[in-house]
Amino acid sequence: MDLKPTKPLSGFIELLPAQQRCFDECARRMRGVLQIAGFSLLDLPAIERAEVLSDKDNWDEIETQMFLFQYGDTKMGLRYDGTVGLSRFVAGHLNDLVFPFRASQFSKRYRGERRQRGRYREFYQMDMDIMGINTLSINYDAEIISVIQQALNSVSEFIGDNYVRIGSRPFWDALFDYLKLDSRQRKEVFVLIDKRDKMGEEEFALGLSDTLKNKKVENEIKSVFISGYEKFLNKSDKLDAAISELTGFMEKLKQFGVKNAEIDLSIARGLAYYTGLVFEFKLTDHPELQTAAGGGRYADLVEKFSKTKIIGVGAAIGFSRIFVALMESGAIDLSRWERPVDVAILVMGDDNLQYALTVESALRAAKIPSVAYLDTDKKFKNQIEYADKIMAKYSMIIGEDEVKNKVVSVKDMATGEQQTLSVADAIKLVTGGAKNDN
RNA sequence: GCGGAUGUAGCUCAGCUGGUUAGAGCGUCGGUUUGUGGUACCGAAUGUCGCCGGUUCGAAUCCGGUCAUCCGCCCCA
Repeated sequence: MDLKPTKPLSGFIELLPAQQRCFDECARRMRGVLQIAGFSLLDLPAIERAEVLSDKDNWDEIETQMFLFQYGDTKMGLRYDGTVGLSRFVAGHLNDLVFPFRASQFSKRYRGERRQRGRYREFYQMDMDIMGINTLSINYDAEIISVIQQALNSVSEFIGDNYVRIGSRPFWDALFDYLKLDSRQRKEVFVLIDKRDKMGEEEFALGLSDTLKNKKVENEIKSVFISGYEKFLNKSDKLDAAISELTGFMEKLKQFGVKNAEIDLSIARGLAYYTGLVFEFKLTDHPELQTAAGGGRYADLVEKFSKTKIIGVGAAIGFSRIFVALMESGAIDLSRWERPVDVAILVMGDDNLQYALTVESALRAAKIPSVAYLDTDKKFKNQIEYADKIMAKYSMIIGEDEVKNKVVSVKDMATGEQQTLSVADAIKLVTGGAKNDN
């Protein structure tokens, strides 16, 4: 009989136990940051109606980007980000929620795209969004950035330091107005700006001239990246407004305690739904990784679900992406996550099982991760080998003598020292040892 | 969808220009006297050499196709 494959599908992530423990610890810390900051942690459906996920009605086209399927007459798909589902949720629960509404999701996302380095078809992202009705102060944009930085900092021992760069959609809109670009040109130029990092100066210039065919306009756009935004002051009211919003925002970020922030107008965030300021986080120690987190303000996303004007600012941390990349490169030290339990209980024969289980219960009641080796008929050698392999700090040996005297033989697996103790003293030894270890 | 590379034991791979029972290391399991591991030694199991076809007396090895994987592009939160 042919055996079935053991490898997961391409683009799907499987973590080994130690990796998973480390991942879970990171997730716990980041969720903790969000919860303390007053964000409701939501767990929305992974499957949405196709019409919720996409406005495009060209099934073939969107199928290459999403996992789609049909059940009866209902076309549906797996969520590829968290914000679309959240918009639907908020629009559907306007009466139940308090605004500004603060929500966070740490959940799996799905993309149908082809495998590529650092791209997965199933991955975790942590989203955080703040949504307001009719208005939403730009203070919230600053807060979102601050909270992301806190979340990233909470796992800095694994991912290192971070910095953030701020871009502005309104700046480009105003500049395009000023330069009198038509809508096709705006779109194409914007794509070029977004890809500028990847393509390099020459190709960027070429692309601009292809689209614009106007040296003067091309040079104006290029000059943004050379001499910055200042030269566009006093050119139009819209430009002035966009620039002062941006510079004012940098002051706000300081008030919110954000570190390592700077303006970078090449931050465009693709053609996504953003309408205001946008931002991207990168990891200082890992420049090879692409964006660690990104987001911005969106004004129109909820429009398709509700006539109530809802404005949001949100961001996502692509945590699977950075975690897996850092793990594979060896940047994350997993050695301290290899140990599933602190204590292995070795049981010399089924006759001693009852007592062994009471010891196990006592350990667990004392919050000491512990596990009994239940193949009680296995030789001692096999049992202690198991204790060694799971890297238990201590083995507690339970045989006839221990049962008779109501004690346990505790072996320190690192030093090999062994002593006979009451269960209470054994627990004291283990908990004391744990303190020294960390 | 396009281009490049790769597909041999659970894993990482070696098998040169085709030659007869397909290898190593790691891992797994067992053993080196039956309550003491991490080292050492001995031993065992596991492969239709991705799949299909062709060339040949003979193919893991050459050729074609196909599938899969990886890298890049396209696309893109």
